[in-house]
Amino acid sequence: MMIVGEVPNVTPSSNGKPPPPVPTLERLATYHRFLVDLSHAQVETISSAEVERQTGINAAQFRKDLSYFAQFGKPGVGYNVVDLRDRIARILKIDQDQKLILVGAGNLGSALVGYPGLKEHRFNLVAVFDNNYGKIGRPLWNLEIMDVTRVKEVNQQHRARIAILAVPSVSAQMVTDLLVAAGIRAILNFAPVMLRVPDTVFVRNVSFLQELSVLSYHLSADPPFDGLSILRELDDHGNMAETD
Amino acid sequence: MMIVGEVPNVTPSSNGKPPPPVPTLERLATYHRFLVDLSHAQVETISSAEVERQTGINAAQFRKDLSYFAQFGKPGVGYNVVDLRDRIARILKIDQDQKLILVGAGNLGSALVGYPGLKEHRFNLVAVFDNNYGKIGRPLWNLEIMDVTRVKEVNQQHRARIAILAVPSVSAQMVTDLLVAAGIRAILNFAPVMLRVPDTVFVRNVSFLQELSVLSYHLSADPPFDGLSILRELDDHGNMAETD
DNA sequence: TAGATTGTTAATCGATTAACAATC
DNA sequence: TAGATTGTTAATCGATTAACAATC
Repeated sequence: MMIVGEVPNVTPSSNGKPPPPVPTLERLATYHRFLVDLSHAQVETISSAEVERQTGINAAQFRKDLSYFAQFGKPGVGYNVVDLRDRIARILKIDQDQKLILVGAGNLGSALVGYPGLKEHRFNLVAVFDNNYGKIGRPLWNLEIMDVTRVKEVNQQHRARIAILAVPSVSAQMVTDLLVAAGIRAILNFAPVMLRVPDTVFVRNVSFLQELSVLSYHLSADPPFDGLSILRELDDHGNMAETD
Repeated sequence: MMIVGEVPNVTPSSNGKPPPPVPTLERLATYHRFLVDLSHAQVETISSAEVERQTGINAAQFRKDLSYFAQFGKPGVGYNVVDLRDRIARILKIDQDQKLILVGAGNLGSALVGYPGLKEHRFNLVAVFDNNYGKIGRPLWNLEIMDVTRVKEVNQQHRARIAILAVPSVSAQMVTDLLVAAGIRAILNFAPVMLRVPDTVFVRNVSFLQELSVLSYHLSADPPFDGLSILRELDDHGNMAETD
């Protein structure tokens, strides 16, 4: 029991609530997509149990994830699909246009920003940079590729806060420093290196090759039958356990 | 002390060791890349403490990750860089060519498989599929785009076990079923939907838009101070309740 | 040898899931 | 109202980190 006036040992964030875990934020994006689909299907209300049935995400998990932000549902009824969809969009700030810049106009970068889903989700590419003089001045989609050393200057107009970093590993840190100086606060990093950034800058790493390596490992994850596996199905009273 | 014949309550995998957690496998790919760099720099030996200093990954974490597989280091000395690099490559099966197929020859798919890092890491694209008759028969890189309904037939030659899935969400499950029937055992899924697959098939999801949404959330993760947060720490005996 | 560093066990931390009183 | 389902607390699970005996 906490004594009044005692300092709690769990440091609250400044709004008095613990910050949501990152896995919660990832799932929030999943819920949003799911709710968009439901709303298109004219579904009005959904319960956490039904979310579990349709997405595989545990019902308690779903409720707990939402509880980091507010109370969204009605006991005995469930959640209003359109309302929840829109409130999650507001939490993630995907209810408004978000400006993006791209650094690295190679194969990967060009394709990523050519993905039509971006515009559909209100992510708006406002500038593209590279350090290759062969590319600078050329068009990419409807934009002109600019010299990456000008990113600070150019972003003073746009004030984009999110950057997609699709440059080779060797230049990733150098470019990151330019991005930070240019006021970028969130970086989606496709280079397979750990970026050093100030605490105020948030980085998500996406490594294509890492993903493939993890998949590759699993290709022989089922070892040859050793003749003993039946024993593993016994519980600790020696009885047959549920096999699934 | 375990009694002989007693079944342990932690189910071992068939080789008697617990299977490595997925985060361990992800880090293994990171270690491999790091070790490749070290070996190019002619570094012969490295300690877990030095790994921590250079990558930010906790030294105990590094040692524990490796311990799922074997003993790689020498107490008092550290790890041989080249040896460890090669043994991790063998664990991840990235020491050998791995055949890949791609389904979905759109912007994203084409770019992904055009990424030169793939070949460098011995991932070898052997066939490309789409369901769009406008694309079937056309070339993508050095391959001809084939009808996705022929994937089983075609893969009987190649015997690829890994597929990259870059199709729209609506067709993702249908294509997945074809892939499973074609003997695919690992899928890198770029469609933002949960795929239903048998237990024997391993899926990794990469969602570009989810990553951007998580970044978007963090753009105002530091909320204004409301001057009341300390009050919310009072207990539940009629004293200050949570205000929201 | 003395010092350094591993491999592994135990402690900690944090996230997931179950349980249930509150309530629509 | 009775039944359903939430929001939240407590229990469980699993991953990370610290600690240290073993050992090069």
